[in-house]
Amino acid sequence: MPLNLRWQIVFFSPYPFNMQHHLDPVDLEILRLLQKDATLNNKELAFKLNKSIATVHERIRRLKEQGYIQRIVAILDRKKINRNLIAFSHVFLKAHTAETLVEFETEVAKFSEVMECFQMTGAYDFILRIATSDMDTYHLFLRNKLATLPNVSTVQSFFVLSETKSDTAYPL
Amino acid sequence: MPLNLRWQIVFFSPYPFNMQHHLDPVDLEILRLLQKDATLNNKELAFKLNKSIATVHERIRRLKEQGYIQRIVAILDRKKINRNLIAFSHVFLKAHTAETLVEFETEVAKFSEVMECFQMTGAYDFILRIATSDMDTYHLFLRNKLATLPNVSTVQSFFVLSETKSDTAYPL
DNA sequence: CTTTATTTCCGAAAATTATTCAGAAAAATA
DNA sequence: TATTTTTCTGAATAATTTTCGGAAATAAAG
Repeated sequence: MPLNLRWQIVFFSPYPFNMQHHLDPVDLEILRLLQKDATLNNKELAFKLNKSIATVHERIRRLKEQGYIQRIVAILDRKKINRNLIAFSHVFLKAHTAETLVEFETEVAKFSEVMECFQMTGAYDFILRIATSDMDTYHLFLRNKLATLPNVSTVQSFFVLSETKSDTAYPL
Repeated sequence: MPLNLRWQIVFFSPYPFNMQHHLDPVDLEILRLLQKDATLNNKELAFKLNKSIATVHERIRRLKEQGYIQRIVAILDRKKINRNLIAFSHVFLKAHTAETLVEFETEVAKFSEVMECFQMTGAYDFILRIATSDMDTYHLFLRNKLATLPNVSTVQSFFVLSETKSDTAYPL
């Protein structure tokens, strides 16, 4: 039986698979500015950067394409939409098999009260950031949702008294 | 001595001082969508909402003016900008006078590694979310910055192994 | 060091979108 | 029902985004 030889179209990237693209000072300044205020338009950015509008446009396109900018979002005032209570919930599981962990992560992510979920090193397994309207609502969430998940052993709840600093922008 | 009677221009707001403005289903849907993707333009929103472009425009203007939308920002991929390590640091203070608390809050907010700082109920005084490139950098931050603040008694550090859910959008 | 190729940058045209506005429709109030 | 107030709309205008050909700058090759 003969070897089945044929042509094949193959894409050779000029870059290593996980290459970090190089960010020059212009890119960094764009990221800095857009992290603070993404309503700045190309004209304003061009002025601040001493570049042309077309250049700014192309830079931003690339920063999005390459994944530096994940998304542009509106940040709401949580108190105006009735999320007055923020809790950090430390969760301890009964078991730590891969299966247990994945199941917990999958289920907890479905709860709308859960804004963030991190698996942690150290004293507890997961830390959750929970946003609810008030303590009663948190209580219901804890009893009827979080505590009912299989393999949840203990939950310790800590509540935010005041928000001193809250920043989505990384310094660059 | 006669009473000094004069006319005075006074603004009577038709609303109580801290009134929560009413959000109708259109407002809520706009907020829902913009929390996920603020690059949606008025035309696209108008189509999704079955409203005119001008209506959408006016709604968004009001939502910003009334403070529901605090700001529009770019969310970056932290790993691409070399923030591979996220730590939650529980901080215990030696004293709890108003002065001590304010001083800590003020100073800690100045550190670029500190993304968030919350004063908490319960077992510890503050929880910080720290973003650094790696463990060495965190270590330096802890030794040279956080631990040197006056009145810091103890810091317990917990590190993120994996980020299961991370959402800036509140369900509405 | 010069030539050639590659990348980045720019201005101007074209396409698209934001903003304004006067009046229509709808809703609330009297 | 009449009147006022609010919301909504389409169309005009202003502003912005996007595209594109070629210039400038940079890197690579001869």
